[in-house]
Amino acid sequence: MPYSPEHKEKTRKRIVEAARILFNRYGFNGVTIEMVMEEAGLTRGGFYNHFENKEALFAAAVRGFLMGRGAQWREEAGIDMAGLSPQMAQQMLESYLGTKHLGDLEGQCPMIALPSDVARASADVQEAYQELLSAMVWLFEESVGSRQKALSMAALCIGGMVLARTLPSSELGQEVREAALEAARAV
Amino acid sequence: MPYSPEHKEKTRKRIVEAARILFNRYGFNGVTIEMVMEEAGLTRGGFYNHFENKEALFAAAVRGFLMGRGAQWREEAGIDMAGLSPQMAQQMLESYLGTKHLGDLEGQCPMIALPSDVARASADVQEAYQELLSAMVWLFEESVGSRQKALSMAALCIGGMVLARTLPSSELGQEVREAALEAARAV
DNA sequence: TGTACATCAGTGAACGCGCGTTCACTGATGTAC
DNA sequence: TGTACATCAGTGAACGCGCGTTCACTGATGTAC
Repeated sequence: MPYSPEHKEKTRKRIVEAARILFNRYGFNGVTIEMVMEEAGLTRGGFYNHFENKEALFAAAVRGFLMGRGAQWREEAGIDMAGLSPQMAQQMLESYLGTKHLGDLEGQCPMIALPSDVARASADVQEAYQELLSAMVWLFEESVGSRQKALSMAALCIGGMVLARTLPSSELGQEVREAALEAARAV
Repeated sequence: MPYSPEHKEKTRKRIVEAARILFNRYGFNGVTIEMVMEEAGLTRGGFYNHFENKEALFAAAVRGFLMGRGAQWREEAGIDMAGLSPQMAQQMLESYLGTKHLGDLEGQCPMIALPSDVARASADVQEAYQELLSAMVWLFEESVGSRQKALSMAALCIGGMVLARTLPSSELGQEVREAALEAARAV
């Protein structure tokens, strides 16, 4: 039994984390296996010891956000999953639609960074994406006590941020994002 | 002066139209010059008589939507740009967030189909994208008489549709889209 | 305790294919005379 | 009017590069004895 039992798992996590960051920044097609493996401190050949193919890595990267960077983000934003309240919803909205989140290309929510990539990817990837959306809606719903409101908030979050990110140097993009925040607050 | 003066322009338009449809369906990287030219009834070598490169074609395709398929869409939806009213805004919302638009992969608004692709494209492409958003916001603003409301409506339209399209086989995606429509109506 | 061994994560070269782009050539068309 | 010509949109073969994937090999590690 060469290497400790956790060794491979740790390596795999390093690869997924590297992939998450790179996909977020450059998109599915803008990232090569070589880039990911180098970022993880490995060489390209070893990739297939961990994943069947690039698409499987994509799914793992999207899925990984929720418990990894996403959890960190919730913590930073002061989201306490035990004490959800309308107040919490406000905090989430401000954090999600805030400029800090917008500028954080690497740590950003994949729902914003990768929608078109996911739309053209495998069912597995779409399932991972849906888990993210599901979690977001759940958080809002638990906070404000209305599914309808929670769904609207999610649409405003994604709409505002997708436009702002697609048009990073556009005044209009920022206007939409700010209006989305206002509207979501008022829901 | 071989060929009539309009000949080249007509060909160019055929190429752009073919490109718009294909990009919408398969995304920037999923479309090859060969596919576009074949769809336009030509062979690949001739492409560079009309465009400097693939990226320039992408910009032209996004830009072309507004006056081409987009105008047709407005007509079908009964949008009369001379008589804009809150009533018109309702019609636009219902049409934009409707299932017919969602299922029309080829004729769909590029703001929904291509956000991540545009975010990673040239400034020229982003400018074309912004023109679309600008037109949408203008229509809403003229209809409801409030920029703030118009911006929120745009965020809801894009957010609801991006999610519904990214998760085509997901109940949740549809739920968000319908909630977005409700919320937009109520703005 | 020390040593030979088996395992398998990781290496790096190679393969093969696709695609954006280039280029020499073709041939349809309008013009000059 | 008819014919030779110049132009340039369009053709199709070729180029070159990048990247996903494969594969024979290496060497670090834990285990057996």
